[in-house]
Amino acid sequence: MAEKTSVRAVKGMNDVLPGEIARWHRLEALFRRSMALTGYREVRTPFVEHKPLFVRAIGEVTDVVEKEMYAFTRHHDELALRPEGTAGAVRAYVEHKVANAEPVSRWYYLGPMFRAERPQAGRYRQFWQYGAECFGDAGPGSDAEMIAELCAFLSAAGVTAPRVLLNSIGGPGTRVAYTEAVRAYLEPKKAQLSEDSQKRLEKNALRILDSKAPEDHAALEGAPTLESVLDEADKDHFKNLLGHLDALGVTYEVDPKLVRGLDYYTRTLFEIKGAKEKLGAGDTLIGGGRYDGMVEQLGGASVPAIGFAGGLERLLIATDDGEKKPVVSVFLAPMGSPATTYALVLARELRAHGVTCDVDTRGANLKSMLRRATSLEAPYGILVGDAEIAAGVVEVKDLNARTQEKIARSEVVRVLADRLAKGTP
RNA sequence: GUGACUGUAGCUCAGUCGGUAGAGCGCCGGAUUGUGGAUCCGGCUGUCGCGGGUUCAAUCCCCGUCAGUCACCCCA
Repeated sequence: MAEKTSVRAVKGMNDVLPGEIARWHRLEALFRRSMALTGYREVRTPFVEHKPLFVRAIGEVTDVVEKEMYAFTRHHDELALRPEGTAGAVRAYVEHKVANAEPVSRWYYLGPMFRAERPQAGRYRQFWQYGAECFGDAGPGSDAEMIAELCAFLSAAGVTAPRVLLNSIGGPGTRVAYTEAVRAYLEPKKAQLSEDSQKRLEKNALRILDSKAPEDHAALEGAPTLESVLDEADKDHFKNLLGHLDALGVTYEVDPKLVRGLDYYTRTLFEIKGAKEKLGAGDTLIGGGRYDGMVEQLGGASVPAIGFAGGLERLLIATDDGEKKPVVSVFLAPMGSPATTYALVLARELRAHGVTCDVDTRGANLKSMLRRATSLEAPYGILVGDAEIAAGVVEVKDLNARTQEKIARSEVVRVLADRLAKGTP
């Protein structure tokens, strides 16, 4: 039993086998393409950071740092596996004094994050996030652009009917003031609240707003609205954002109760949701928002920023399979040992010309070699035996058309490279 | 972290009101000494998740444990 468990993957951390990797590659390529189109460049930061970085950036009383972090001590360093990407990106931005080198920085990232939660559909302990940060632009235009491009990306990926939810929670001062206002309003009604919300009242009263419990909804009737505490500049920012989105043709829903769980957000806050039928409770595809105070808080200059992050596994659930791609273009089936040597040499030449190929070196019979060629969906097969070697030719089989022709060994590399370049199959 | 459900072949699942298991798909071989996906024929694979208890006997009943799934919490 002990031996059995030791060769198991860690709970909530999954293998991606070669059979499913094509779907990942497809989405990753689409994401990189979308980022490149918008002038974003990739940044890679470590998977491990000093734990206090996350505590400071994400917030001491958030669930993510309180109970979901993989934290450990190595010698005298308090370290943690990154639970999200923004903290590390901001740290790198500050550490390398990037603000001094350029006014605006557009960074994206793609990689695994770690959160010790109970696994569920679309929620894992190691999961992949794609995300981006735009530093140095306080204008609502950058908010709108980010949201619009995300919608285009999701649509290219094949997500059906994503919903964009939007809200503004004002500047850092506003957030604190509003949290206090909500707390003060609900304090006398504490007994009516759900058990969870009674705890939230002390810890983070703002979170009661997006509670799912019906009794909380009732208690919130008549609560102070966010709008009542936003200052003119905040309102202006939000109004302009909506205007830009309208012009861009993005449909959205303003949701005054959208708050989100990370403490660092200011002003714009958004979420993009996918189909509940597929994703279940984890239907949030992308979450993001502005965090104008964070760069300064982590020791940098006062630089505004906005970012987002999405879960790749959730996107995989929300999208259908792309087309199946052949594993290789050419499958070489040699009959006999001299033919295997011959095929290995030929394959090397083909690869040198950029042709992907697989040589079946098992010494199996032709029938089973061709079966493999079929399962790899190779468009071409090359059959070689003693007779072909003696004749200086090779049998080239079009595996889709089921036709076959003899081609001179001296010609075959050029012929196949040409045919494949034309994209025939 | 809380609660519910599930755990039988590589995959999807059936089954035994307790007497150690089976179907489809897949895989392998043959029909076709060197020609694939269709068809036909044949074949292989299981510590019935793991540990313990009850019993003459447990895959089936009971307890525990691990894993998975779903919901909550929270979030991507």
